[in-house]
Amino acid sequence: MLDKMSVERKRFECSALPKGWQREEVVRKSGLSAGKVDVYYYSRGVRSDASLVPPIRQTASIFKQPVTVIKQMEGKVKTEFKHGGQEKPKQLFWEKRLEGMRPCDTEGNELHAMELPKGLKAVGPHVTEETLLQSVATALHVSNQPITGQTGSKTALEKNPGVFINPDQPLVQAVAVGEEDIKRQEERVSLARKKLEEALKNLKQ
Amino acid sequence: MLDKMSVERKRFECSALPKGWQREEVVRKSGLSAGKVDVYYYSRGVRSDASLVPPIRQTASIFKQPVTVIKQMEGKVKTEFKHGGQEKPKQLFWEKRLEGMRPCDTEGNELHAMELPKGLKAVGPHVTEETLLQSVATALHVSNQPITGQTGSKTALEKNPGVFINPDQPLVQAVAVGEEDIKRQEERVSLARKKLEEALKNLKQ
DNA sequence: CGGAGTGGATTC
DNA sequence: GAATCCACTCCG
Repeated sequence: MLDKMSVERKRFECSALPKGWQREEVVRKSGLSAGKVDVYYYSRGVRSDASLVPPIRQTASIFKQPVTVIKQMEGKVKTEFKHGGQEKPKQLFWEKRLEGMRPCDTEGNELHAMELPKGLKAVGPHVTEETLLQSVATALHVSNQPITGQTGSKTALEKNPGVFINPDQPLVQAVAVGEEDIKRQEERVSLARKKLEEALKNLKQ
Repeated sequence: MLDKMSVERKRFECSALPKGWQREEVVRKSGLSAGKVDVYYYSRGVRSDASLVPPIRQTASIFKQPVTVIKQMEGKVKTEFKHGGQEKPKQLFWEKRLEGMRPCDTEGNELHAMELPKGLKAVGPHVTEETLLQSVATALHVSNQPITGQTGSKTALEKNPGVFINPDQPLVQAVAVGEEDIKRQEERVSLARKKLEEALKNLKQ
């Protein structure tokens, strides 16, 4: 019997390609464009683990994610959420697999690292500032639940992180956002809007 | 709390649709395709009870269903299979809801009814030849388990069908397929192939 | 929701 | 017109 695969799909390393890359040629089997060839390029080790998708730039549609507003009693702080909604258990400290990854421009030049507000404290053994940043950024980018940080008691988390770390939340100590913080942020936004308004005026003149 | 659902799921009648149909738009919440919209169409009263899907013509992909080969001891007949794999319990004698349905061509003209081999006997009260045919045809079309027919003892089935009928199997008495039957079928196939071969020859001349 | 596979626009 | 790219559909 003819080996269909060898006729319609070929995948191989190719000297014209950077090392470790493969070229695949797939012949279209049906439709108006039957017989045409699609070419795909692969590099090794591309996982499709959505829990590990780092916050790379994507199309604008990614930003349509809705904001969830959670009302609560004045002065009381809600710290517990169910862990629902995930299919697979997450590995503890999976964020460490992001270590060493850096944003770069299209030329491959490293971009300046971001800095986190001083109030954010890392949780867990050997969790560096870098991991903290990657962990928070990924959570904000990927999660579809409210981001609270680690809400377990500090002593419990230090004593036995393997038990008390919540892998759905970033490796940051829970941050209490008060009325003050909200006001300050609102002021920042309205300041930024005024600046933008002026910039637009100057542009039109 | 903001009603997340009202933001991410909308379901409504739509003037461009035939009457009674609804369009639902669901925004993907996470993953690489977050923000993309899936659109679903619903008409009233369409149950999603897969056990009731009659064998209407569908795309060719339906025929990709695998053949299950069950090895067994020579001369012994395997008659018991687990009822596994179904999500919801099936109604007893649900096949009767297919009564009165007839195949027709695209113009709506009724097609000639099929005839079943004489060896097939109906099981259950008031199960007609018609229901027998629809039951067997639907089972062959839809089931992902081996089709055995009703394997309970004949007296038990007659005395108390409500208890002993297996709703995963068509309303036909278990049929034993022997070596003879297989040989006869193989002969039919090879005869049909020869006829096809000759027809092709005549066509080319 | 991801991935395979195709249609169709774009580019040279 | 071929090569390439991107958007989209369909299905599991």
